[in-house]
Order: sequence, then C-alpha cells, then structure tokens
Amino acid sequence: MVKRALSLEPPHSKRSRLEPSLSVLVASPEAAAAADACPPLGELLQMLENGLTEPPEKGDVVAYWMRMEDLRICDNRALAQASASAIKDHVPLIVFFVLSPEDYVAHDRSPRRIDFTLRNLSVLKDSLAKLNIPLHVSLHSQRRTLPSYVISFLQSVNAIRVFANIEYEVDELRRDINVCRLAKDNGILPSFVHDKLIVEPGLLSTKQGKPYTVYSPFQRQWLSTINSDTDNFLAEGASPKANPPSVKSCPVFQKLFASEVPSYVEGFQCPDGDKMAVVWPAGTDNAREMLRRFLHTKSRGTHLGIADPLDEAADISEKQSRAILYKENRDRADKDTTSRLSPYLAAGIISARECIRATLDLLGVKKVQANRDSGVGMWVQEIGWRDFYTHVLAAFPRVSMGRPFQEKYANVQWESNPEHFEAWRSGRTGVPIVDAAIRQANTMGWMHNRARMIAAMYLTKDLMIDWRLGERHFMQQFIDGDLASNNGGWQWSASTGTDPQPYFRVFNPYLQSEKADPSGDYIRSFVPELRKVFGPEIHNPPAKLADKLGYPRPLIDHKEARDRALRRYKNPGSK
DNA sequence: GCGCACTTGGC
DNA sequence: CCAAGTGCG
Repeated sequence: MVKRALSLEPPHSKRSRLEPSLSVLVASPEAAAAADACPPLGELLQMLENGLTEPPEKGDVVAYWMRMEDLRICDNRALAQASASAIKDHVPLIVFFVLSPEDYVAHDRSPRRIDFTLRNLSVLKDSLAKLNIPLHVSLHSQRRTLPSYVISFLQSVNAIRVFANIEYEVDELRRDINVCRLAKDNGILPSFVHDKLIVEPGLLSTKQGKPYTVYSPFQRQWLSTINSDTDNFLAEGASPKANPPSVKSCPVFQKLFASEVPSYVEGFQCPDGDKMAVVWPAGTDNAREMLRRFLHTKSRGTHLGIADPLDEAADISEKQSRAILYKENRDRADKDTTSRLSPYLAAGIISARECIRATLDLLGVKKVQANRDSGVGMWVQEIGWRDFYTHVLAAFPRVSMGRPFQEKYANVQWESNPEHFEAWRSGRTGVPIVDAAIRQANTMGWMHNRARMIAAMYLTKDLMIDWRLGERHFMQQFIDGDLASNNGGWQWSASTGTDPQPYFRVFNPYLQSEKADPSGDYIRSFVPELRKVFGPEIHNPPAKLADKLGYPRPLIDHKEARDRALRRYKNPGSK
C-alpha cells in the first residue's frame, strides 16, 4: 500500500514523536477542544434551518447526491424525499455520486472499500436506469474544491434542489456546510437529512442535558425512545418513483445515462477484487439475503458463491438460527455465528432500520427487544453500539482528530518499534489468535468482532503501540471501515475512550484464544503454519514446535508487557 | 452522595 | 471472588 496522509497534513495538526514510519496525525488540544465546543453537525443543521433568502427559481431537475454511506435505493430518506419533491415540482429526478480520492487518502479508505463502492454503484446504476433515473458517477481530485465542483454540476443540469443524507464525520460535515452555503448563494435549495442511524445524533441526552458517554445508560434511553414511537424511528422510506420515459430523449439525460461507473480509482486498485466480489457480493438484494439467512438459518451456506474457510466450520447440527443463538455463540470466531452485515451497514447498502424491523418480524412483536439475555436482543444491541459511537463522534469531534476521548491519557508513552508494528500488521506476532485475526483481515477485508478486540488490545497493551496506528491499519484493510465504530472500538481497547474501561483490564490473549477459538479451527484456517496442530497447544505453541513449523516465537512476554502497560497508564508520561 | 453496572477480566 | 475506576440515575 502506498504511504498516504503524509503530504496532506492539515495545518492544525502536528506530528507525534514517533518515527516517520509510525507517525500519526494528532490535532493540537486547542484545535480539538474548539471542534468539541462547536461541533460541525450543529452548524450544518443551523444552516439548513435558515433556508433560502429567496425562493429557488424554476429549474429542470431535482438531484439526490449519493455518498459512500447510503448506497441503496429502498428505505433511503434523502432519496425518498428527493423523489417526492421531484413529483411535486413536476421535474425529473437525477442521482449523482462524486468520487473524491483525496478524501479517501485522508481517511485511510481501503482499496477494498473503494472497489466495493464502485461495484455497488454499478448495481445501483442499472437498478435506477429501470426507473428512468440516471446515476451519474464522476471524479473530482481536489477535496478542497469539491463543494464548488458539486455546485457547478448542479448548475449544469439546472437543479432546483439537492438532497443528501448527512455524514457525521468532521470533514464531511464541513464539506456539506460549504455545499449548503454555495447552493443557497446560487438559488439551489439544499436538504440534508438524518438517515444513517435509528436515532439521530443529538436527540438523546442525560438528565444533565449532556451527551451520553457511557453505553448502558445510552442504550436504555435509545431503546425506550425507539419504542415510544416505532412508527417514526423504524419507518420505511418510500421507494423513488420512476421518471417519465420521455427523459430518455432529452440530451442532458442521455449524457447522464451514458456515463459509466469506473472500474477502479487511481491509487486504490484492489489486488484481490475478484475474491472480494465473491466473499462480499454487491447490492441490496445480496445484503437482504444475508440478513434473512442470519435470522432464519443455522449456516450461511455457500449461496451466491459466498465461501470462506469458516463456512466449513459452521456447526450445522444446531436447530435454531444464528440470530437466535447469537448470545451463546457470538464470541466464537471459529464458527459461522455472526451476520457479517457490517460492510453492508457501513456502506448503507441495507438500512439499520430494515435490520431492526426484521427482528420484529422474526419475533412477531411490535416493540424492539434489546435485552441482553436473548440472541436477537444482543444483536440489536450491536446496532445500538453503531448508533452510540456515531453519537459520540457527532458530539465530540475531537475523537476523530487523533485525540483520546480521555485527555488524561494523551501522554501515555508508546513504543516506537517498527519491527513489532510490522509483525503485528502482517500477522507474525507469535501469538496465534492475534495472527489469525490479522491474517483474516488481510485476506477477507473483514474480522470477527471478538478478534478485533483481541488484536487491538494486543497492539495497545502488549506491544504498547499507539492505538491510532492500529486504527489506521484497520481502515486500510477493512471493507467495512466506519470511522465512528472503528475509532470507538480502538479507543475502548486502549482504555482512552468513552465507555470507562479501566486501563488495568488487559486481555490475556491466550485465555481469549481459548474462549474465541476453542476448536482451533479459526487459527488453523488463517495461520497455515499451524494447520497440523491439534489440541490446546495451538493457542500458545511451545518454542520447539513453533521453530519446527516455521511459526514465529512471541515478540514479548505477556506478563511483562502487561506490567509495563499498567505502569505507563498509571502515570501517563512515565516510561 | 450512594450504589449499581461494567460487550467486566483475572486470579 | 474481587476490583487498582467512574458515569449515571
């Protein structure tokens, strides 16, 4: 992978003391505090409320601006509203998408995610064409001038209105604020709406009126809020209406229809794209089939050609579905126990609302069940975590600016050890469960959630390497990379995050291995050196055996490493 | 201000 | 079983 982010350092940031190869971007405390004091989401919403000073003039189209997190046609609020508005205004609807490689560099988007985006756009273009709606995909290289590029595109089609779903990352919000400002200046009415989450950011607060920073109380209010008005929070957005067939004879539309979805973006060529297309097929239909199978069947099977080593390890003797058994089995990385919908949720290929509605149908109930003693309830909680971490990001933008949520840990001393980091990144730490996890990510573009925690805890607490480097590596590998969830997970592992995980809770990777992979199938699937090792020694192979199999010895002793981590967290700044 | 909870973990 | 920490009701 090309080294990125080095030439694109924002002016407010300064490099950490780590060596160049281990450098991460960290905003100054002042810049971070300023962002927290005035979160850009508030500014965007304010701007939308103020409306146009003059009503928009008559134009030729209504436009829906599709972005990386809402790649679907059904149950899409901005698209539904755009369609309704087009009908009311008696003009046709167009959809456009702007590829922005500088943003992908700055946000460590993985080639797999970009490739997945393009594959989905291709499916969407065909589906929209059946409704006589063009999807225009173009590329703009400079992120700084993207807002004016969007406006000039809207002017070129003489749009009256532009609709989009809100993205809650800082840069995206600042971009959209600029788009709104320019749109209004040019007589185009912008509408940016909440769509990503079940409950929009800002709606929930503690009795003190502050945003939640702990999950359990958040979850309680999240659930009761949803259940107080399920018709609203779980409402399915209307599907867009077809344009009249006459648009096909209009030259502007012909041009839009004729534009093609590129097969790759320069700098983001996906070397294992063919494999990804099999493991993670594009399109809402495939996502829905995955959801259906998770809720109703015991195994993913090999439908749609989806195949990976763990399919064979799926225990098909179970009578109930994976969703029903999720509570008992979810931490098993050696079985097919999870929905694996994260890439589809991250890219909005299926809506979180649809997932929750499907649980209501499954249980035959009207209120959302999120109790921790049922499988379906636990799975709903995972969608709760997705909402929670995005709420945290929206309320405390500094977490995405390289700052720890807990500033008291800002000066924890990290090891600057390129060899250790490289060993972790390539899955050669000598701890089998960690290496299996990393290699799963590097081959599938995805990792079991428990494995994410184990790998993250090992990097931060055992190798004592800056969590931001791990955060970046995950984003660069994963097909499901979501800033809020990834950052939340890493800060949780590093004990710097919102949910107060005391720093002294350090995973023992060997005990974790026995719990997450009791059969050893997970390790054997992804660590070929250990493929012939059966029995408990697979979790911590004796040095002699490791040497014989060409498997690395552990980089460090867990107990010593644990003590070092406790020392450094106890007195941030100390060695 | 007190007590409960913690995707509690470790011993 | 205990707990080196702490948000929240």
